Amino acid sequence: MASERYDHASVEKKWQERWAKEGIYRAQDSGKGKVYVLDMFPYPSGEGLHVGHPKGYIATDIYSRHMRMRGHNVLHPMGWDAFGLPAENYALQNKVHPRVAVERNIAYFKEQLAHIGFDYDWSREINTTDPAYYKWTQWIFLQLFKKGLAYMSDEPINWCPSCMTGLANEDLDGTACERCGTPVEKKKLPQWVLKITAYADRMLADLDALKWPEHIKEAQRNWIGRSEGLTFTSPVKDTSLTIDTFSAHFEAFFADTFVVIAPDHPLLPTLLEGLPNKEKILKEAQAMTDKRAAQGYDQIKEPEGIFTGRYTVDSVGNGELPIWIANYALADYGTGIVKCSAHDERDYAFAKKYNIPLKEVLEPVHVQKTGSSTFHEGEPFVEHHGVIVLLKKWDEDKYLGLRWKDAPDWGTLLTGAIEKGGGGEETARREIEEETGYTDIKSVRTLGTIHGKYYHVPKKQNRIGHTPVFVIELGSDKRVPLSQEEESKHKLVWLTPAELGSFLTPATHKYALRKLLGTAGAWTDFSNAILIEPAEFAGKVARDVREEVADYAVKKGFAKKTVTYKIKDWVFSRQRYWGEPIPIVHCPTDGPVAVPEDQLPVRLPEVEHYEPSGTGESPLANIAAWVNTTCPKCGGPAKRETNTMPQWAGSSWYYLRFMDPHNDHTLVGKDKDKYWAPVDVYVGGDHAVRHLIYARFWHKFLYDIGVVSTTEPFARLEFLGFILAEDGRKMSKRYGNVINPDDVVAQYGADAFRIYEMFMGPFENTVAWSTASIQGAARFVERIWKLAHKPLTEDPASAELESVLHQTAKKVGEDIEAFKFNTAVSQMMICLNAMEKAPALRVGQWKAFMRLLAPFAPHLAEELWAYFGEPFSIHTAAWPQYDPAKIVSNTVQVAVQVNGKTRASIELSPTAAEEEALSAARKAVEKWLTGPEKKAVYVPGRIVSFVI
RNA sequence: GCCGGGGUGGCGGAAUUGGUAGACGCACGGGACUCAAAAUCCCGCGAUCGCAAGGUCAUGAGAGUUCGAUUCUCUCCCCCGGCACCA
Repeated sequence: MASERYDHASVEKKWQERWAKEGIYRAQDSGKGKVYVLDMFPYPSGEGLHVGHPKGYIATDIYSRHMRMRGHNVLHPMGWDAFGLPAENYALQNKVHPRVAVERNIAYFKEQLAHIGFDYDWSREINTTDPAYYKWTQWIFLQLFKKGLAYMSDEPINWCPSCMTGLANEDLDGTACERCGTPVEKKKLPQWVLKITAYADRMLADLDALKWPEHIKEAQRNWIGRSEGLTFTSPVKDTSLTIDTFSAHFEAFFADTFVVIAPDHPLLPTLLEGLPNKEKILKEAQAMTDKRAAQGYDQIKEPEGIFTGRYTVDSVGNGELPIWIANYALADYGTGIVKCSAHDERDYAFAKKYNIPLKEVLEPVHVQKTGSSTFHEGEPFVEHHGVIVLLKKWDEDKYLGLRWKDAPDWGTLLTGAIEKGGGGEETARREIEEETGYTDIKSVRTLGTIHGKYYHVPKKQNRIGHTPVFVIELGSDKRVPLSQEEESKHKLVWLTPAELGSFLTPATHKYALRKLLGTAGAWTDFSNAILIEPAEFAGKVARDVREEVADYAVKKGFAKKTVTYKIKDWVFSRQRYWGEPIPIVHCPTDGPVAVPEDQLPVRLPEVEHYEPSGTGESPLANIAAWVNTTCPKCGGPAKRETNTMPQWAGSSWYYLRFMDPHNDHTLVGKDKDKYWAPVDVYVGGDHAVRHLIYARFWHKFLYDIGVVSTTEPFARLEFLGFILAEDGRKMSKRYGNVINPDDVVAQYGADAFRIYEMFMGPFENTVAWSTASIQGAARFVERIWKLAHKPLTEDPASAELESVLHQTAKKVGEDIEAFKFNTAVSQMMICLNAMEKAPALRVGQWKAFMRLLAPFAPHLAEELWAYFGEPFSIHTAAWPQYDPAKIVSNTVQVAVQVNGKTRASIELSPTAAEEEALSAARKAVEKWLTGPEKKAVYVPGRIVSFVI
């Protein structure tokens, strides 16, 4: 055994066989301290594993081994997610039956996994394509059907012409099929749809308590896309119809001047009924829909519209509003019809293009964010009333600017404070005469009121200014002389609007100019806007009175409070062969009828051709013997549902089956669920939305019907970063840059491979594979092997080495629990360095180190454990306890700073008294203490800081 | 555009949550062993000035708080991820 080098191949084989034979990783269904550790189970593709796949499995392996050593009853299972398109496509390409292909692929995957030395409990292995498994997938579908949560729909669905199947919204990448990149089409097909929207609120609310990465929770919140608002109902003039419009920015509803409807809205033909040009409009609307589908919603830049000829009588009292068809309106969001106003960018642009009149009910509040007048955060605001004057020169398109003499970079318009009881126009006229001397006023008009938040430098206060804007034109240069004081304050300059644009400093003045030029656009910032209608809320910030406005609208009978979601019900039918048959029979008299539960599973029949038909019919439709059946209700002739379930069905509940994989009576026994649920740690990448949202949906449903006892399936989720190929690209057969773990294990050994993958960087980071860097892990393994064969001692331990070991025991344990494997490995390397350098190494210290190493390098640790005469197996041995007292050493290096700069380092006891520390520190930095000492800070064990 | 996460040597990355920035590893340079190479071991390794002792500058940029900032606050720039004419 005491060979020179570590012969990893034979050591690994030996222990892998022994572990399997003795079944040391088998989970018991009872006992204290259960821990359920789960990987996202793989899709057994024909290409086998590359080195990126096992990263998550190594992490759960280390975590579960560590928990087992801490005395927990650990469940760490593995299985296969083998239904779905990739398996079917692979089978089609290689001219084998998908079942055969899947079996072959699983065997290869399993062999590859075995080489890495995982602690899976293979007695619980499951496979989603096994009839004994999919029986329960079908059973769940039947329960959904019985509760009305699985229903048939005729709504057009996303159809991928390349994959020849319908897809759910979640299966899209923008407007293309996520799998093959082909743009999807809208296709009308009768579909099974699952009512995931019924669970949207609960899925949203329960996210908060989950120990999941923030970006995944956020992705789910975005996907659910909950939006609260009001729905207004108004009659359509000259018809018996009413329309509903949804608005989330309803505070400004008195500004609504027109209505838009989506070009593909189902109500459109009815709406146009009786109009002479109905057909023409419908044709144009269809063209708009087609154009939008061709280029994708996100490519629409230019608003386009068609007037329908209809008007709605606004329930709020805004009069008769014209109804337009607009290319930016979406039929499947909200009600598909929107009331529009000047306070929305798209609506504004649309109205401008088609000369639809607009009305404003929000006055902008400009917040000064640059320069010396930037408002001071947290300080109160003082109300200030004034005027802004755009003074137009006689005979010329130039306006008056003021350049301030005591602030040369400060350019403004003419302004003035409104004195008590004074009016705006009166103030404006007075200011013109006082500040400029001009007296010949030809005309006065107003551009409305604007508001500003800024810091008033002379008075040293935050202000919120309320200022009507006047445009005043002079008739001539008639002037009275200015006072000395006014003359000295600022210089008058006449500027063209373009010049004024760069001349003006305050945000409010710039906006006044844009108002004058008509380039101000829509004001859409409701948090910085003063409402002027309804009168009850005049003068209030729109966002601040949102709830009150909603209550007001409801009370007045204008609207109902409603909630809409971006998430759509889950399109659940696939027109492909390789999936779970949907357990439904279609009867001409009874409609869709559930297959009785005792007839489950509905087995996937053998077919000669399982190629997709492309007609929207599943390949199963051609098997008359299978399709034709009798109705379970009336006994008459009926046909089986021929669509299959999507790939995501089997994976939406598999974690439950691992708890009780062989149960024939129920999908999971109540006692088993009670004991094992929930999954304590779930590890995987990708699938931020789809799998994780589908599984949460099904789980909540199963909770509601009493099958499971928890409301969430995965208490904690650790998201892994991928491993890229050495060239920085994705690892793919296409690029020829795939690295097979078998080769790595053969060359460096499984343990070096495992350690390297964990040491590459933080678990959640995506890092490129480096053949050079794996050498470091291999050297680490070799050095441990070497040190094990050096003489050990029974002598008393050196305090220093003892401290490092206890630190290592603490850090490795804590880091494993926190999924910080990279720093755990680093600490073991520090420990090995210390052991190599130590004058003597005790047997007990070495054995403790072996146990810390065991989760990372299970083969090496097991071999050396046996070498030191310990009983099989190290993986069931107890995790080393650390002694906090031993971690603290007698002396520490304390830095000494003078005026914030580190000047020396002194050795002190971590508990040294302040006086002692200060005098030692003073001595060490004597030459820097060149002035009287103003202050001295002492943080025991860390730092001494002097200020002179 | 909105939201989430980031920006530290040649590279992957540490930093006890405000206390000596660069742990650990890779790469690189020098040395030992060797006939030689590999492997192994020892030393060095942010920039800059200096023979050295030592100094100065450095965690995307700029400000602020503090005795002290990679860490906290604000503004800006850049990268990654999610959502997106979503009313």
